[in-house]
Amino acid sequence: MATGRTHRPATRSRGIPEATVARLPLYLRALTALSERSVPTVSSEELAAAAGVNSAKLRKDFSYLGSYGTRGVGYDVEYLVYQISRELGLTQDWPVVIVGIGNLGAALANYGGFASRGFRVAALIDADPAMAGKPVAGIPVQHTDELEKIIDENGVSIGVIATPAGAAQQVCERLVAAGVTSILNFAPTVLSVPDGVDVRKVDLSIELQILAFHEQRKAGEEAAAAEPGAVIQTPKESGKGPDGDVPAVMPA
Amino acid sequence: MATGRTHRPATRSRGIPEATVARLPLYLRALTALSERSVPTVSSEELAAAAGVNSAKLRKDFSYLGSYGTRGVGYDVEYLVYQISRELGLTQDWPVVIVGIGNLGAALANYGGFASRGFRVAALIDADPAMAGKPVAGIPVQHTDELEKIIDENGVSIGVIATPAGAAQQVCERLVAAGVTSILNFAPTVLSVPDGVDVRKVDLSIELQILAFHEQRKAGEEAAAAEPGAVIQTPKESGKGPDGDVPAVMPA
DNA sequence: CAATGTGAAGTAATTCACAGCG
DNA sequence: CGCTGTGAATTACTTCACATTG
Repeated sequence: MATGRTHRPATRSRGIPEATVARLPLYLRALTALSERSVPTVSSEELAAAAGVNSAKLRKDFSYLGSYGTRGVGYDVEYLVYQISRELGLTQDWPVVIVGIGNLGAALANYGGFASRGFRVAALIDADPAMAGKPVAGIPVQHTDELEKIIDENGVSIGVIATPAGAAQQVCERLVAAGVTSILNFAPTVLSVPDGVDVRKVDLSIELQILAFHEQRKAGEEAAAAEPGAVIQTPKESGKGPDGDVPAVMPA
Repeated sequence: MATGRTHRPATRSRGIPEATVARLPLYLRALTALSERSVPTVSSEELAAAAGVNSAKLRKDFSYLGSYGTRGVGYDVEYLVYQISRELGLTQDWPVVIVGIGNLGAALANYGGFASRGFRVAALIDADPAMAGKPVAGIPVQHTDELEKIIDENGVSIGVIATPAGAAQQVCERLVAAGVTSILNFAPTVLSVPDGVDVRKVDLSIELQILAFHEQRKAGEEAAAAEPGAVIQTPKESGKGPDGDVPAVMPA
């Protein structure tokens, strides 16, 4: 684990808050839609509504990028699209590799949103020799043996891991050793990476669990509201899980 | 949009911070792994490392759930698994429906992590009549016409939207009208829902854009470090995007 | 005068650091 | 004596509210 400094070591740089960075793609998407409808300008109010945030937050976010609006008028759509794209580094194209071409990997390969915004699938990689050569989304799958060569020859710095959990850390290490410095991880594992490598994770199961938490709470509140002091009844379809495990352990 | 109060209306309830809730599934996963290896207890330090957070944060998180540890010893793995599962509402099973059985929907249907933790795929729904009856992951796809009936009969309160962006809002409205109160949205759109309905979104393209931002920054820093005052060179594979669009617009 | 841009105020999340307990 | 549990300090993020400006 080394001595601290796991995150952004306050690198002087024009520090745009992480929360703001995470919203820029949202604004960009809304702006792109407006642009396609040839809308020339938007107010912070309108754009915020389209992006699903409130307008003060949006204006504050934009203030970190610079003063790109016009008081009394709003923002020029095209201009803002360009500025945000540039800020996000989307004016260049980023070759990415997808490792693990199972159901999910194939879905990702076929996902249109990839190409549309500055990303290009440079290669599909899978450990199964039987997959090698088979085209997925028009791209022939290559064997894991080629991983380092592919990364190097294509100058890939972003990798997507869609392998089973058990293979993820190893794949991650090979990607990093080969020069990848940003990883999008779909495998349900915590990846450990050296400093300087960014990892973002997408985990279906975690999202569902978070929803379940809120769902349960809603059910509890309902019950509580209906009959104060009532036992909390599990919502709809109550039946317990398959392995009806009970605490059993109870520390002194 | 109504008048304010869009989020958690401070419902008295033992308020667990949202950030903590989002980490509970992570702890649970790490604990489950320990449990499978028959590890009886863990310290906050060890568990935190396994979950990829720091130990102070973990202890603070657990403190919202109660005092489940033993000073000088650590946490009882089994007991903690149970407590977190209960807190997340995973001791019951949640029937979910997946709407939109394209590449992604099929990948989700096949995803094992579903069943393992309290979720059960109650139905797969698609608008394409040609899909109807075809089994995906062993479950026959049903037509959208059946949506309301399926939700109702199975007591579904969680829906997963994996349709194209254009269909998402409409599907969402039907789900909500039929009684769904939690939605996991994979379509790249902002869904608008009435109060009391939770939406979480997963957007591949947004994650990649966030990575691109950091990636670009790294490249800039490298260049700056190497030669102070140098023009920032785009990293590897510089070539501009296909449509070499330039600002063009520049507000007075 | 409408709508941006932003200090200041408010709220949430993280981290520190150590008292207290087993 | 080691490790939890937690107040206090810190840092990050959001929201308010309004002076400023095209």
